[in-house]
Amino acid sequence: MKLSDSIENFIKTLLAEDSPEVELKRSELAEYFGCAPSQINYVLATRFSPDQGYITESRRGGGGYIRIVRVVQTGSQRLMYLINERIGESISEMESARLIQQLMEQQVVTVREAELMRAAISAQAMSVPVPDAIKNAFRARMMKTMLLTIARQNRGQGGGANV
Amino acid sequence: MKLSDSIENFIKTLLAEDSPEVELKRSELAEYFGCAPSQINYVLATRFSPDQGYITESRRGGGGYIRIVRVVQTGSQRLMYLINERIGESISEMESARLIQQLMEQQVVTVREAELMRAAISAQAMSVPVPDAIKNAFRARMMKTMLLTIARQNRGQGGGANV
DNA sequence: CTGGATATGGTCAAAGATAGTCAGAAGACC
DNA sequence: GGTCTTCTGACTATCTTTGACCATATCCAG
Repeated sequence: MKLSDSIENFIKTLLAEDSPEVELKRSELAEYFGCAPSQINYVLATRFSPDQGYITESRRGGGGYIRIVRVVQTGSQRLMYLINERIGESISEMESARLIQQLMEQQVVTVREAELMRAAISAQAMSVPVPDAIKNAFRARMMKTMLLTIARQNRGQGGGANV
Repeated sequence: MKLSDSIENFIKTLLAEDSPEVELKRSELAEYFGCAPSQINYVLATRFSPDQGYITESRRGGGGYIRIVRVVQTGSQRLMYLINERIGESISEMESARLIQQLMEQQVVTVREAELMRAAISAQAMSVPVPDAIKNAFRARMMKTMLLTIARQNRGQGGGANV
């Protein structure tokens, strides 16, 4: 089997047994698989992206780590639809706002949370001199990451949202 | 491997038990943790700065000491300070995360709101090929816009958080 | 008093420890 | 052979730890 697949499986096994999240050291994992450390980043980018329902965080320096959080269980159609189809690689402010409005109406997010999301992707927040195309790419990624975060929170508390 | 975290926890435990303030000796603490005394300054600078809601005082010479005090501030004061003075034109992910963490600890925002903001300014959300300097400019504007939204919400309803 | 000795804490730059990025090499698959 | 995926290595960015040198109190001998 290919290296990337092995690493992917290894991490997914950890995620299955332990909890919905694992923390590991890039350098150790790379050594374990006898590959370049950057290989790990490749695996994270291609197998554990938001599009696939994962959130990753990391820290450099002494005591650094990589944390991977699984958010969707295979089958959360609605969330994946939003993330992959509705949002995709690029989304405008208007379109984002409509989506956020819907989430609020469906009580997936509170009014305050909706306002916060709107603020984050607003033109005002993004009034930095870069092309609109780039801004829309930013919006898309931000929306996806925020959605996954909400979904992650909902899980576990049974807190009234059906993403 | 994470000496700084240990020292941070140690001090926070003291702060939790005793009072909103502790006094300690830099040299003793350093000896206790078997590290260089200047390590303590690093911890103070990165974990007990005004950003995190602490102020520190100290005195040199015989009978010298370091005192750490947890600051109490209303939510709106804090928000205004962050928006008008602290954030500025550019801010890193880690700095932002610390500010958000503090707002959560002071219950100015809920856990979900904090996670949402963290998600919005995370490296993953901003993994678009533009220079870091631009990303940090984005972060600053996004943070200010989001915090302003929170401030507005608080003013309107006085609800949910510590205004 | 006064000035040096002693006792602390502060600063900063450099070294150490991790992780990230990206261009191009190497493979795999039509 | 062409193209897409995988893999690597050199370079970069970020976080931590230390050590040499600096600053400021307190104490004490004279």
